[in-house]
Amino acid sequence: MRKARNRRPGRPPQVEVDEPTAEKILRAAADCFMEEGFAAVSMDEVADRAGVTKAVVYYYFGSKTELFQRAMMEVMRASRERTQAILREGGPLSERLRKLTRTRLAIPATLDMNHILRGSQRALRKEQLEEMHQAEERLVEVIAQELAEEMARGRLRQIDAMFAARSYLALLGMGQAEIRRRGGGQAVIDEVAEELVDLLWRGIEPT
Amino acid sequence: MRKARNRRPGRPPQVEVDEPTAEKILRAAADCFMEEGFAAVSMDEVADRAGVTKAVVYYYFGSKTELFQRAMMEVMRASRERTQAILREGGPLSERLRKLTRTRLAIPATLDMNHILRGSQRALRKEQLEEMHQAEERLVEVIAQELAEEMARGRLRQIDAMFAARSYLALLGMGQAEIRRRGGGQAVIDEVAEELVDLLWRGIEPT
DNA sequence: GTCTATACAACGATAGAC
DNA sequence: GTCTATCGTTGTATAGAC
Repeated sequence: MRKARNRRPGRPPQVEVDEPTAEKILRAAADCFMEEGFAAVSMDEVADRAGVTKAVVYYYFGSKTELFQRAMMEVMRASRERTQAILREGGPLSERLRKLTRTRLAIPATLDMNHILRGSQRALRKEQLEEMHQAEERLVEVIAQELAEEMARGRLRQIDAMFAARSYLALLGMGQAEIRRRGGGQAVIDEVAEELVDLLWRGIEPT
Repeated sequence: MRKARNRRPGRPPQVEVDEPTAEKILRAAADCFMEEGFAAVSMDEVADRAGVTKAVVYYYFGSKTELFQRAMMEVMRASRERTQAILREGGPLSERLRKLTRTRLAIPATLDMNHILRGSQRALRKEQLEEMHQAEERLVEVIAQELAEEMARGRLRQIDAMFAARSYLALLGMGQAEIRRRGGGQAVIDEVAEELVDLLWRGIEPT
């Protein structure tokens, strides 16, 4: 252990060990909204989960819809970046897809905008809806682009890459429910990921 | 045209041209809940859509959760029966699946319980949740059984039939969103149905 | 920046007239 | 069976003290 006299003199810089309040609220909101959707979540619930009062939430985010949008946009951005990182690693696409699937299945977060936006359409301004749909589109494109490149190399059937990417995301959502059904755990995750990618890859037709 | 004297004497039996109130409410509720989920729908909205007042809705259904459960159970029952009817027609399974897909894609109704139950878990009693999950299970089994029979005949790969059935339903949900994205219409429905069944059948692997 | 207190609307549910 | 009217609660949002 280091002795005290080795410490730099003066007051140590503020290390910001606590997460900034706004970020704490954003994370709590994202968790709530992904679990229950927009309408079923109250601002009190988000505040409790973030460890602050409701007034603080309104201080940082002017309304429930704004909080919803900001939280979900952040989720989509982080998901897109992690997805891109995994898909850009080396090796055969089927392997990268399997890894991506295992990773995503281990997180309870849904990426399916049709799930997320359920029950929020009436409350959101159409400009907010538009922005969120575009965020989803960007995520789908990350996957579709990878598929399209493989198709160009003749390593995949020539089909609509965006359609295939959305199909993958739909299966991913199903997989999360399947894991909850089978009781969770890493073994179950690997098993479901394997079945899921296999189905996407080969379909149900006999070889 | 028949003459009046051929009519049976006396007052004609009440033909019930109007749908019974309870059924009208059930249909209105099912539409609302499938569009927006449990939490985002108010009893006033259901009442308006059914053309009655809120008090009437409470006369027939004691609470919002009861109305939700009854409406969704009815939807699942009807869907299961129509699905079974189509799958039991003759011809190759791929054709029957295509027809089923076109039929289901033409209806905006979601069959995905993970969509439907979103934001209702906290409000529903666990016995109600259980009942609805069982209703979904029965629908999945109808599809899985058909797949399992084909597998037994060697006309499909030997995979988990329930998993494959759920995958199909997940793709169906994706297809409905895809149709809205492409602007609807019968041509779009046929196109998406074709792509969807093709993907399920053959996967993305090159032939 | 964060708190307490509260205004105001919406919602689930009920009472009682007809 | 259906209505109007209303109760109690919850939820969004804001005001003002500290």
